[in-house]
Amino acid sequence: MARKKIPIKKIDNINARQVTFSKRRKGLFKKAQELSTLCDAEIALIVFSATNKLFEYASSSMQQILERHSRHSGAQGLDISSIGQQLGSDSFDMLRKEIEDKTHNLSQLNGDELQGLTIEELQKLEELLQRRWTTISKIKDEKIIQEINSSKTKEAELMEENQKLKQRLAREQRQSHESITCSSSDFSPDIGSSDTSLKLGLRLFE
Amino acid sequence: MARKKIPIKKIDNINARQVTFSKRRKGLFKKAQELSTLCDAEIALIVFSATNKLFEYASSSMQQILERHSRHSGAQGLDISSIGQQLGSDSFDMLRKEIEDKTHNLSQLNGDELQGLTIEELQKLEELLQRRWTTISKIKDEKIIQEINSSKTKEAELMEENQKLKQRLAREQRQSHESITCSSSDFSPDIGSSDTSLKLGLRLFE
DNA sequence: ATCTATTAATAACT
DNA sequence: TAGTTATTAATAGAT
Repeated sequence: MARKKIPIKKIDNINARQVTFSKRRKGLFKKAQELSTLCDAEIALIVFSATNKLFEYASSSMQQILERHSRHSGAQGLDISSIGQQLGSDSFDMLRKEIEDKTHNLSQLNGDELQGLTIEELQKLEELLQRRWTTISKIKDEKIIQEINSSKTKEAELMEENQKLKQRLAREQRQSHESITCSSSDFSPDIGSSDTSLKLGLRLFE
Repeated sequence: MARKKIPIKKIDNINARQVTFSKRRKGLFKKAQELSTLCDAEIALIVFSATNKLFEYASSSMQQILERHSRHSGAQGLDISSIGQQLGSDSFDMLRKEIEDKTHNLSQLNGDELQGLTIEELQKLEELLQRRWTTISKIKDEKIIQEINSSKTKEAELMEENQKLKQRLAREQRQSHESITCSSSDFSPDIGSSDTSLKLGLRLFE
């Protein structure tokens, strides 16, 4: 659209390319804003020059449009749960397991290797990892609480045993004055029981 | 650019608007792709029609361009830590505190009210909240571990007392029966050793 | 940058 | 929705 028709291929002359970039970029942005106004459309336009400079236009807020875009494309993407709900819950469980395995593999990739994934995949991955992390965190908390409870229980048992021992000791001392026989079978089981409860405490850690 | 010049304002006639949208959208996409090819630019174009339909063009991969875009705009945003490092660490602490207060206020906002924030602000906010959450989580864990340790300590004390009581009881019984040898030293060490292993178990939390 | 000959886009119509 | 055309808009190359 000018003195001469130019082929649509990379302009070799660097200067000419720069000039054309400026002119056409301006034209493109104008067209975008006109379309937005005329037709009530929401438009985001992002342009990186060959020299890594960023030019952007957004009819409203770039953030909102990009969010809207991820929502749209996210809906098309791997929406595991909606797929799962269409199948039986058993199928869904299998799917979930499969995804978890894949996530397991992915979690071993480094950042560079993750570059190849689409935004939707990364988002799903992020959500999945967050969910797994939350689950792990909850399980950890539960185990800790169990541990506390078990400690408290042991504590209570020990105190009870302690109490009994004190009572027996008191009785023993009373009886020793009246010269009464030592029955060793009375306290041996006690030792055994406290030993057993002792060993239970550590199962909770993994 | 046609039979008549039209003003750049929303087209009232719905049908005409639809037609214009289709035509101009096609033209815009063509222009975008031409600019990309001619000038070696990376371009993403997202268009939502008034009827919520999504049309998009990306010179390479939409994901990559959007990532590149967030990196670009993210770098410009409110980079608290770099600001803080330019000032003294005291100033940084004050800044941090201020940000935390603002975050506290923001955390009371609902989702709709958050819509007004830019992506950069939301991202910073997300990171900040995540950091706060991590901190809270760690503090919680530490407290829980303290409690467990204190429980274990109490437990150990109780067991020690318990053992002493048993020994005293045994001695008491020996004394009451001067002829019988009740060897308390046979089981006491056992209790002691298991007691030790008990105290070691908790180092595993961090 | 600015100009302008020329091409490209498109508004109205079919 | 798709094609035609009169007209406007964009722009390649020159200044």
